[in-house]
Amino acid sequence: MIRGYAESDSPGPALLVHRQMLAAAVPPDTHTYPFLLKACAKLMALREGEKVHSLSVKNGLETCVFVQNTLVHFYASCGLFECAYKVFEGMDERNLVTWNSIINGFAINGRPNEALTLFREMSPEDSGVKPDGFTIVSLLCACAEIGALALGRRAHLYLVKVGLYGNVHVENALIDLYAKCGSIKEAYRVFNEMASKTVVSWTSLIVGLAVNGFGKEALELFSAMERERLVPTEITLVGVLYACSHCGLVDEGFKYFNRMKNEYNIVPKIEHYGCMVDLLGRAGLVEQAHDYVMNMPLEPNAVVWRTLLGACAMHKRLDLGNVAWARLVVLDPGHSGDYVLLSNLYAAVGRWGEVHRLRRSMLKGGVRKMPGHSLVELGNRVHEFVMGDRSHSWSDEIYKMLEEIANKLRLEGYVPRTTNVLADIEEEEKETALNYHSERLAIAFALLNSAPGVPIRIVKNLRVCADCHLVTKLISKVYDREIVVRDRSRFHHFRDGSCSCKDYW
DNA sequence: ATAGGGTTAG
Repeated sequence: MIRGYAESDSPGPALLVHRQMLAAAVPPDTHTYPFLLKACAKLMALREGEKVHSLSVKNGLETCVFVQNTLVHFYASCGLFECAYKVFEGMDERNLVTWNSIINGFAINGRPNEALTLFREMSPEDSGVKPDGFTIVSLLCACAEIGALALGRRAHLYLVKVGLYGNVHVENALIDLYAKCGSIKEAYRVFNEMASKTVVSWTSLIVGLAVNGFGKEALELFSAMERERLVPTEITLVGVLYACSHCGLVDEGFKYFNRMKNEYNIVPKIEHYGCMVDLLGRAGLVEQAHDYVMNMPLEPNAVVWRTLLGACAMHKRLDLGNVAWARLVVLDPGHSGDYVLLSNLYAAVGRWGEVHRLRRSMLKGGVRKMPGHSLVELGNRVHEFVMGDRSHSWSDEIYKMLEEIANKLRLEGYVPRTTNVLADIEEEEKETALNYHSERLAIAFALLNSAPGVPIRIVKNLRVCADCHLVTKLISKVYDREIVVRDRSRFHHFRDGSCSCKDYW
C-alpha cells in the first residue's frame, strides 16, 4: 500500500497508511522506510520525514543502506543538505546510489562546488563504485550552475568514453549545460546529434536560446517542435513567452498565451502571468502591465510586482513604481533587489532626495545590498571575485589592469554612468565603486590570463548595472574579445562594442 | 519486492 502511494503522483495517503500501521503495531521492515521517505520527499514533508528517521533508529533499521540512501535523498530534496551529509558521513557501507544521492543533493541545492568535490572523492579506487548516467547528470548540473564550461566539456568527453552518450537524460543535461554556459553552438550540436529527443530536449534548447538573447530562433524551434507534433509542456511555454517579451513581440506573446490555454489545455501558472506582465512592461506598455496585474485571475506574487517595478524603472514611471513598491514592502519586505530597483527609478527621474531617503531607510531597516560576485573559469579552476575584493593573489595585477582599461576607455570617449550607484557617496567615489564591480575584476583577470580570441565567460549573481554593461561593450571592442556574461536574469553576448540584449534587459 | 537523474517568469 505504502509503496503504491509513494510511487504515485499523490503520495499523501502513504503517510496515513503508515499511521494505521503504527496503530495496529505491525512491525516495519527495511522496505517500509524507503517507500515512506520517498513519499515524504515528494511531499516535502519535513516533519513527517524526520519522524520516520527517528523511528528507523528506534527500530534499529537505520543501518540499512536502503534506508540511509533514501534519508540522504529525502533531506536533500527538502533543501537540508547538511542533514543529508550527516547521514552520508555516518554510513559504513556506501554504494553508487549513496554517492549519486549526495552529489545530486548538493547539485540541486546551489552547492555546485561541494558536488564537484564529492564527485572527485568518488573515484573507483576509493569508493569501489563507477559513475553512471545519474552521477553524470548531477555533475553536468553542477557545472551548468557555476558556468564551468571547460569542466563540463571534460565531463562530456568522459561520458562519451564510458558510453553514456546516447542516454537521453545525459544528453538533455548537456544541452542545458552548454546553454547555461552561453555556448549555444554546442547545445545545438548535442541536440542535432541526438538519436531520440524528448520534449525536455526541445524545451531545454528553446529556453536556452531565449535566455541567450536568440528569441527569434527560440520561436522558430518551437514551430519546428509543433511540426513534429510534440506536445509542449508548461515549461516550454515559459520559454516561448520569455522569448517574446525579450524580443518585444507583444502581440505574438498574447497569441502564444491563448494557444497555450486553448490548443494545449495548459492552465497558466503565476510564471506565465509574470511573463505577460514582463511582455507588456518591457515594451513600455506600463499602464497595461499594471491593469494586467490588477485583473489576473491568480493572486499576484512578489515576483510579479517586482517585474512591474522593473518595467517602471526601465520606463521612468514613478507613479506606478510607487504602487508596485507599496505591494512589495508587504509581500517581501527587506528584499534588497527591490530597493535597488526603486532607487534606480528615483535616480532616473532625478529624485535624488528620495534616493538618499531610501538609502537611509535601508540602513535603518538593516537591509543590506547583496554583495555582487562573479565567477570566471580559467584552466581547471573557477575563480570568484567579490566587489572591491583585494584578497585574490593576483590582486595587484588586476587593479593595474583595471586602471589600464579605464584609460583606454576614456580615450574612446567613455563617461561613467553613476546614476545607478546606490550609495550616498561623492561622485568620484561612485566612479571608483563602479570600477570595482565584481564582473570587472573577473574580466580584467581573464584578459590577463587567457589567449587573445578565446571568449571570456562570466557568471554573475546579480544583474549587471548600466555602467558595467556599457564598459563591457567597450572592452569587447577595444580588446577585440567576445565576452559572455550570464547575469541573474539573462545572458549578454558582447562582441565588437555591442550586446546581444540590444541594451534591453 | 526496498534507494537516485533533465527543462520554469524577475
